[in-house]
Amino acid sequence: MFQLDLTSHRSIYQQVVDNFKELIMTEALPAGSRLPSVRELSRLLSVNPNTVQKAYRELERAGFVHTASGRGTFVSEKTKILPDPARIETLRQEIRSAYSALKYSGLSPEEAKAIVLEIIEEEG
Amino acid sequence: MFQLDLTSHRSIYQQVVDNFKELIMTEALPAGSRLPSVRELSRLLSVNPNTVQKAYRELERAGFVHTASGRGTFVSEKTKILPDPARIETLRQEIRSAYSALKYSGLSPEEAKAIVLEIIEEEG
Amino acid sequence: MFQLDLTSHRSIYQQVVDNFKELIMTEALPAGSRLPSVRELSRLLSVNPNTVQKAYRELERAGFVHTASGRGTFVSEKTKILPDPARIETLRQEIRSAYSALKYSGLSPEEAKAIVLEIIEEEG
Amino acid sequence: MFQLDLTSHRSIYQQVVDNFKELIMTEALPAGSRLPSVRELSRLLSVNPNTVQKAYRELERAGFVHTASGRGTFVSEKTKILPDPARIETLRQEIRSAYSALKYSGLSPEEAKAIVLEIIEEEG
DNA sequence: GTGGTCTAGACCACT
DNA sequence: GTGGTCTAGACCACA
Repeated sequence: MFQLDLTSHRSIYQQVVDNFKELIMTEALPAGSRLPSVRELSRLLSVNPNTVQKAYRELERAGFVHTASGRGTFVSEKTKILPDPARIETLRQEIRSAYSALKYSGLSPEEAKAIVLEIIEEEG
Repeated sequence: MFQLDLTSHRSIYQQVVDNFKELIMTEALPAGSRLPSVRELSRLLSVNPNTVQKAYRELERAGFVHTASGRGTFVSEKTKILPDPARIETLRQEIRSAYSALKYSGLSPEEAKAIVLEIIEEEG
Repeated sequence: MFQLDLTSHRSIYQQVVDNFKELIMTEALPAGSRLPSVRELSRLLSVNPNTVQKAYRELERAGFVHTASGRGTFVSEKTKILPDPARIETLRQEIRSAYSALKYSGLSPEEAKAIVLEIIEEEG
Repeated sequence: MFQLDLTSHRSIYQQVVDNFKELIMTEALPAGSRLPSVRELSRLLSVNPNTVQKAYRELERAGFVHTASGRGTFVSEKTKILPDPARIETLRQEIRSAYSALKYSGLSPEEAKAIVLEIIEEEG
């Protein structure tokens, strides 16, 4: 499915969340398709089922999937997501803050800009 | 001196570090000038002295300042400042993550891009 | 602080969430005030710290509180909450569905209405 | 017959139960009429036969239908239908919880009330 | 001290 | 089988 980087400082459940977001946004996992069960994925990744469940719960909160006890976890239709101004403002500030920190981490302003533009390119 | 955002999930010591980096890079604090003492700053910001201490250690480690026992902490010459790859990678991932979230907050990819580009414009 | 109903079918963490929502909405816990620490509350209620933390996480997600590692969990300003149309539509359908079920659970339509109106009265 | 919402967190068997209760109370299914067989309905709804079976058992327990082995499941006379206090309490709490959430979605109390009253109007 | 993450393993309702 | 909840207890970074 995907690989975890156990040496990373990013938490395991966050890596699982991000990997699935990527798979869903690229439609490698199309709407309606079923994610591996909590137990199945926990075996595949050799992590605790609770960790996988935490990731799935976060994905549901973010509107990427919906879960049904006894049936499984499924990719949601994209159409359900509507803009939430408060959430967007929070994200805007996070980016602004990180970008500001980047510019003053020993990089030239041009290098800082380049990093952000690169992210935009990659992510599309 | 500067403001902390106590509601942010960025740690306080990291905010202190980033603020000083910015002040030093912009030469608002020129080379050779003295930083507030740990006690003084901890009072000003209403945070634990340990937190300020940790920030100063990090600034010294990164080459922004040097401390002289009993006299204080001083801004180093610019030449010593080198980028910290780990810190930059962390910031890159924060931006990537927030940008990704932005695209899945109901915004079109174009709107998401526009928000980021706007930030770059404002911040310079 | 408040009592749990261990005989209830509502999960413990959900009860904790609802109790705090009530305390915050009535301003018994004003904006900026600190919630008990995870460990403290878990001792008070005789439940596992993880259960309390799950509740606190949910409260943060809903915008009622903000947490800061090493400092605590604090009641957020109300002003941060903006309407999210998708969320509201979901809730509207939940109520519609439950109300419909109520009307066909052996109650007269008048009794069903009375129950809902009573909830509105209680909750204000 | 009726539609299921597979993305809902309400369990499937409960949705089947509620739909039949509605059909029976409104006499869309008059007393004496025959419900689809378990197999037939499970095919129609694309759900597990066990799930339909459980719903039918619940309907019988609540007095809405009676089963005659080998012949099928039939709608009972209305007089047998009694309210189920536990089910009603569950629904009451669902409504209370959703209503409470509504008030903390950025709506004014008046707007929240208006939404609920509108549902009551529509549903009668 | 604080919250955050994780493991190990249990029990439950639902499919 | 599925997801959901909970306990017990560990380790971490941060204040």
